[in-house]
Amino acid sequence: MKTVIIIAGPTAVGKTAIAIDLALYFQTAIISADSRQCFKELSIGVARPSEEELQQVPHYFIASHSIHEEVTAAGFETYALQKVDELLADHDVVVMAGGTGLYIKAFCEGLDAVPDVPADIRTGIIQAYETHGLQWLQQQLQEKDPVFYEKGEMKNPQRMMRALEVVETTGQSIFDFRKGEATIRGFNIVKIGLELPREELYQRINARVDDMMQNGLLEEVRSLLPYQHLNALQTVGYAELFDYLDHHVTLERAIELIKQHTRRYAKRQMTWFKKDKDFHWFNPRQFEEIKAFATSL
RNA sequence: GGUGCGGUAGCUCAGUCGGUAGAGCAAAGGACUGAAAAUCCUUGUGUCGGCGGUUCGAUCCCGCCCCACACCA
Repeated sequence: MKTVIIIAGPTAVGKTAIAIDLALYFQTAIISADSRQCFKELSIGVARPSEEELQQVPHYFIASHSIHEEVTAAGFETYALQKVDELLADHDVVVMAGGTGLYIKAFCEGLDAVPDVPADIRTGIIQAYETHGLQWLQQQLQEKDPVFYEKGEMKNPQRMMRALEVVETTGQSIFDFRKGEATIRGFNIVKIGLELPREELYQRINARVDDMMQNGLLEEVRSLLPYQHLNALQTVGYAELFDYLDHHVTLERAIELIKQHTRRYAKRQMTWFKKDKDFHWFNPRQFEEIKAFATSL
């Protein structure tokens, strides 16, 4: 049976190298599952694989979109399923690699279908929230979506705005759309997690941030300054340097913050992936073991 | 060598008129269905420098020692 091998794990753990080795071994392609590397405008700060790496194996969802497009988990699901379909037509195995847990989940299990929300409803809600604050969202939801008001995260503006836009367009609570059951895919999915001791991972993160600065991250960020409000640029490594360029913090402090925020991001990724009991965990140095494991399936 | 000031959480420090201690930051744990590198929730981790003394009881008072800083020689 056809198989998709997923390589996941925290940032800087070494997913890229393992995914390429595995793809070369199986003579196949890689679909990235990374919500930031898909943007062609972002390179250094998101640790996009190098040109040499990209030439070794065909990659998809890397530098494939623009920061001016709307990229979402649902969009990724559609994109990745279609690519996997194409690739599995003449390969037995496809490798998926990335650190965006929600995207991987959307790919493996599917998202429940919710009608599209008209753009003006969305922007209206965002604007109202920006002027009236969290209280306004709480009041709106209490009035329009009592289910969410009871069960939802009532201090989380992003979730609340999503809930509100859904009731406003459909008249139904976002919870009404939750089926709570995973879609069965027509292929096998094997989940491989990469992990390193916390201390070692943090050292790698710190060192990688220094490397990014050496490689010109500041110039990359400076060129994106006009677009700093875009969702795609609410990203570790960019947001902190925008703050520096806007004279809110010193460069030294900004770099410190990038390291800290990357460490926290890695921790959140570990929390997400560890919860998924389907993962088989390896140290990224154990390539032979990983290969043997992947072959045995 | 002398004098002064200090040594409390990973860091910066507060505090206990003697009843084994708490803030900020760092950190840790968790949640997650169209912004997810986003967003949100929870949590104080400690031989209070060491050894003695006084005391029912010392992180706090006393003595000695060690360490750091400042000044004087």
